[in-house]
Amino acid sequence: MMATTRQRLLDAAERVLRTKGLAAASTREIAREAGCADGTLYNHFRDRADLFVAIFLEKLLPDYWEVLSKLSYRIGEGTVQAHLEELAQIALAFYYKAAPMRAALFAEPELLQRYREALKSQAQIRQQERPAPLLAAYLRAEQRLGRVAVQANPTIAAEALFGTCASYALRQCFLGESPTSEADRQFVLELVRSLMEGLSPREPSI
Amino acid sequence: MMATTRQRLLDAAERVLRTKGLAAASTREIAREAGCADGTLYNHFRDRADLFVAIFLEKLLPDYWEVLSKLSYRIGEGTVQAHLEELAQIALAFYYKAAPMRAALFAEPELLQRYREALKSQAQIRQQERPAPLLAAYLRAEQRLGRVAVQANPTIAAEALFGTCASYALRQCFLGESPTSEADRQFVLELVRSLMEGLSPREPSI
Amino acid sequence: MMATTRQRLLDAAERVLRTKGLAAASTREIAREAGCADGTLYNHFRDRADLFVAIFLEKLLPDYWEVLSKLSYRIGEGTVQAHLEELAQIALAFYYKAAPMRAALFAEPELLQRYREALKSQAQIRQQERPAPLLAAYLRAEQRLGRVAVQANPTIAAEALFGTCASYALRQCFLGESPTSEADRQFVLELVRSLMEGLSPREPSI
Amino acid sequence: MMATTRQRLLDAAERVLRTKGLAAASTREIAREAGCADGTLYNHFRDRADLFVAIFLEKLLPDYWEVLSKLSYRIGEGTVQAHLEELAQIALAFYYKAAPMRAALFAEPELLQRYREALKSQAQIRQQERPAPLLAAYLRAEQRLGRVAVQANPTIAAEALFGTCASYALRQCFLGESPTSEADRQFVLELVRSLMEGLSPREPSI
DNA sequence: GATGAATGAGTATTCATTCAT
DNA sequence: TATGAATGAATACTCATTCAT
Repeated sequence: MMATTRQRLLDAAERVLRTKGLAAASTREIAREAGCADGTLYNHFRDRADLFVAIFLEKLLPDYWEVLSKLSYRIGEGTVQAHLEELAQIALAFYYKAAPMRAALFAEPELLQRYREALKSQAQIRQQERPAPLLAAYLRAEQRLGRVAVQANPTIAAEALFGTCASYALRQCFLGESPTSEADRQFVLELVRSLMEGLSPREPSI
Repeated sequence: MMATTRQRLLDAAERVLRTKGLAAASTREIAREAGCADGTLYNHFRDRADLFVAIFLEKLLPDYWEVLSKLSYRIGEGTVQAHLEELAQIALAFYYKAAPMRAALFAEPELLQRYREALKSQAQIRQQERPAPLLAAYLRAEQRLGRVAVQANPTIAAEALFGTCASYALRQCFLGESPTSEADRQFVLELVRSLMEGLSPREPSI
Repeated sequence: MMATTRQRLLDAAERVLRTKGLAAASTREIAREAGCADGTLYNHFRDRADLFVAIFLEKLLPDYWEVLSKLSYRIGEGTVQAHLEELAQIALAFYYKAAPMRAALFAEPELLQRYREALKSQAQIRQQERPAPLLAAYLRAEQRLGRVAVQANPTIAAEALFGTCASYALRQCFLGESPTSEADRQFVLELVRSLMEGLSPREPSI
Repeated sequence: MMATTRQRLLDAAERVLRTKGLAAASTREIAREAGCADGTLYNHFRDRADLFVAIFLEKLLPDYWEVLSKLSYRIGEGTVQAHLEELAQIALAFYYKAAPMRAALFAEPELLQRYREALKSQAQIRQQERPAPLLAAYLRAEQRLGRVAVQANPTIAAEALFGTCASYALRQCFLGESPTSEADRQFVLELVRSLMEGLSPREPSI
């Protein structure tokens, strides 16, 4: 079952990107990793930037998007906390993979711009929402059902959930730590619990 | 008042890094921006990586560190919420400046490694703590004073505060948005409020 | 009849090497001399060292090796002296061309190492012998036929023949003298005669 | 007993030259090895070439010259063979040290030229003879005393003695072999014996 | 579609040398 | 004398991309 050349290039590029970094992910290096000639890349992608954008749009994001889009089916079911835990778990795994690569894009503003534009047009085509707004919408729905505190700010809560996971994953990558399922799982559980609970001391209820 | 050549190089490098990105921050470009010859850079820095590490260690982090280190003097004073708001404000401003540059380091693993090592040795020399542990320590102290809920998790709360700010700033930069004091200020206030409050609905206290 | 790019590079490199010296034989200079772009060199050679090694292995040594390898066919034919004269002549011509280039390699130990290794692997592949051992083997064969004195040391004689020619050529190059066929021819004849005769005074045979 | 700065530079330069090669013997590297500032070199030598020429003229050659100049005192004393053996021994030791450095000069024609000119003017100033002519003169004197065969060619014999030693030493250096006193001593003895004896079979003296 | 040679601008870094201190 | 910052040209090599096959 021979993979298509285009797919081999995408896979090779992601591998190089992950292991050697964006700066070392030259078209030649990628071609070598994919086992094809230098020029072949240009039969499948407009240029180097196009290839990297495709990695995100075709390899990294789809799975993540799919999970996120199912959130709306859960409204009113199970417990909010359980849903957040599951979601945070998935988000963390995604960020471990994707965050360092996305961060690297900041090294090449032109690439970043191309990625931004690609995301924007994808959003239009597939009516794709970014993760935080999707989660915020879910939380608002639960809020209407009385399963989330009325004084809570769903937008910020969603931002905090994803933001904390993303930063945590990026820092772990920076420190060279690989994901350790147990510690990471604990982190996620504690994070969700904290978001549910808050810091303010409760007045004793009589 | 002529700045020292070394300082001119540091300033120029930061400017190039911020405006054109790491990949375009070549030694030549930096030298040109600093108004000195190509080779001069190497009279003041061991190599390109050394220069970038110096930008973080000498230009970006010191101010931030100083603010953070003063946290311990605030224990028991004012309100916890007010301190968190002030801190988040400062952190956000810092991340707007520093996060895109730090993110870009992921494009060059060797550079990232050098930065990691430099941070580590600085930590030993100056007994520098990373931001989150510092904040967590403060929260634990307040917890002991009963000004933070006993069931709260200071470590996670600190992680969430900084993580959310960092991710928010990085996304704003990604979207090409420049810091808008009012919207950002609102974000920070809401974030702190959310962290204080939590999502769980409160039982009516009769 | 267009020469291949690789060959043009080899020729150009040898020309530059001979006329301007190893230190001035930069990749750029060679590319310019070959009439191709800077980068083209790297489509045909792994690096600069690889190119120089190729000059010796593909341009300079093969002809010389071929002559040397035919020595064994001469055993017992003609006179030993005539064979040595012919060989010394050829060796001298070779050294005029190759000795200054080989000497220059001592300026760059890494290059020297690469050349040494290349020679070694060639020796295995082509069962190539170095000149002196080849000549020594021939002399030993002639010795067995009684055409070389039994008390002679073929190894040393071979060493002396080539060594003297090599040193002579190198000194001539050092002095800026170009090969002058007549003087050099005389030198070779006298050298061979001397090696045949020896310095010790002969007892009068009566 | 502090060495003069000039001497420290000479020593450092020779060390660098021997261990890292001419190409790596930059003025900066030498200054670092000598433990002085970059610019100091230019207080003692006109330029880089001047320093290298001085190494030969002041450090390497004087001892060797002194030995050679004493040859004339030996005329008629001891045996010719013993004198040649001693001389070859000394020459070989000298070439082990000096030959790779001299060879390297061929990499930089300008340097070679400067060395050539320096040698020439030294020859005038100190009436210095090159080794081979000195030895040839000695041999001619012995020839007149009947201690060297009349049909011998002193010029060529001298050339062969030094040339063979020089080539042998250079090849050993090329192969990365360090001087092994015993093998080298054997080589020298055999070389002298061979030069005395010759290759031609002797007619049985009845 | 696939190839891989050719391009020439671009990279980080080193160089010998100067000169004000 | 000694210093070491400044110079700017030079170094080997890599780059994304093109295009004839």
